[in-house]
Amino acid sequence: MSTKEKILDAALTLFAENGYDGTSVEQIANIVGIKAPSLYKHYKGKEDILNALIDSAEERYEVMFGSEKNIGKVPESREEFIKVTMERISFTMRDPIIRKTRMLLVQEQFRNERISEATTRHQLDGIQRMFAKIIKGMMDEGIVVKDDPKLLAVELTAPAVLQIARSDRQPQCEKECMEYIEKHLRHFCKVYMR
Amino acid sequence: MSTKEKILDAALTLFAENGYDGTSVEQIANIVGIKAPSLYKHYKGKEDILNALIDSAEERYEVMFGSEKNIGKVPESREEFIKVTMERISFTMRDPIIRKTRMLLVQEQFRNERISEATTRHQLDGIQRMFAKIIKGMMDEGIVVKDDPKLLAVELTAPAVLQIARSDRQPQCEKECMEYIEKHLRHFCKVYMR
DNA sequence: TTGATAGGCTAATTAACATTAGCTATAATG
DNA sequence: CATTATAGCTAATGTTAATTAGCCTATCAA
Repeated sequence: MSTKEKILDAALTLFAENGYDGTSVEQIANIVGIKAPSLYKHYKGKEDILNALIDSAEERYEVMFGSEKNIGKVPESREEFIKVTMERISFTMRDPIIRKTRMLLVQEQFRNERISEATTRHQLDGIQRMFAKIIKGMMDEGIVVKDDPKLLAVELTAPAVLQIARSDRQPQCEKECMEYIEKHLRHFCKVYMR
Repeated sequence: MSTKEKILDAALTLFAENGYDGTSVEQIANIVGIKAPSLYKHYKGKEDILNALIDSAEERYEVMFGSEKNIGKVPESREEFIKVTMERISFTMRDPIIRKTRMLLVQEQFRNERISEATTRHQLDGIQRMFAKIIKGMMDEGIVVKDDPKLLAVELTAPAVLQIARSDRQPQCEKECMEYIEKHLRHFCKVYMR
């Protein structure tokens, strides 16, 4: 990993944990193993690091939600749907980079318009667009009742998003959150799947 | 309004807008119309102001969700339920103090355990407990299908909570968010109400 | 070989910020 | 009326943070 990448990595961790204003350039440099002024050989300043982090979050978002590839094959049964969805959610919840990015966005969402919009994209639009496609696929297969796929995607994802946010701030409740999500998911299946 | 209250008021506004670390004691004092050092006649320090704000948020929470009074009478029809629920949500979304408190909590949720817990209470538990009671009431009246009221409360509130969060960070989308919530609410009624 | 570039360092600069010390006037209290 | 508490002020202090200047060395291309 290049120094430039190491800086981003360290900054993401610290910003997620202590917020942008709660993190000093020196702390970032410490983790990287250089002195603070050396950091300016790689980035113009602290704000520049934040921008680069948002850039990379946006790129990752594009890779995750931009293409059709990441949907995988349409689940054929209730149990399969529950299984793959729980895996997807569990991954999103636990993957360190995704988790830290979420924590960064949620804390800095009021800092500027770019971050506001990115937060909405990550927290609402992306997930919903993705699940709308999966649900649409299952509708076409006749295993989900006919309805607006986007609307059902919201019904499906909103409770999960809130529980993920909860487990970000209270990691000791992670298990409880997952159980909660599964309960909700089973309810969703009962209501909307044949 | 006493100076002590004015300080809390100003601090809430600034913390909501710029975060705790993004706000200086001097800025707070400026709004109040005193000099920064005078502020220490009322609070021991900046952190003390934050704690007082959380105290008052918790008190308000207790008043809103602690008693049975605020549920009002059980709605008797779909349209009435939609109307009173939209009013409730619209109020929660627009009331300046509630809105700023939400913004404060969401930004500072990782600062300490107390704020983490308060955030979960405000964003999840309180709203859900309240709506669980309303839904339970409507179940007893036979206008909502028999099911776990707490679970239905989540299905009902989660999408609304996310849209409210969105309108906090993108106030220009407020109208869109409200329309979205109403759409969801009508869907909810279609699925769960006779 | 030379010379430039990249990437590290130390030292210095500048600004902001939280907080304390100590003074003063007004208002409340005995 | 005397005094004591309240709540404001200015000035000062100590700390921390971001950033800049300028130096040094290793690498690599001409």
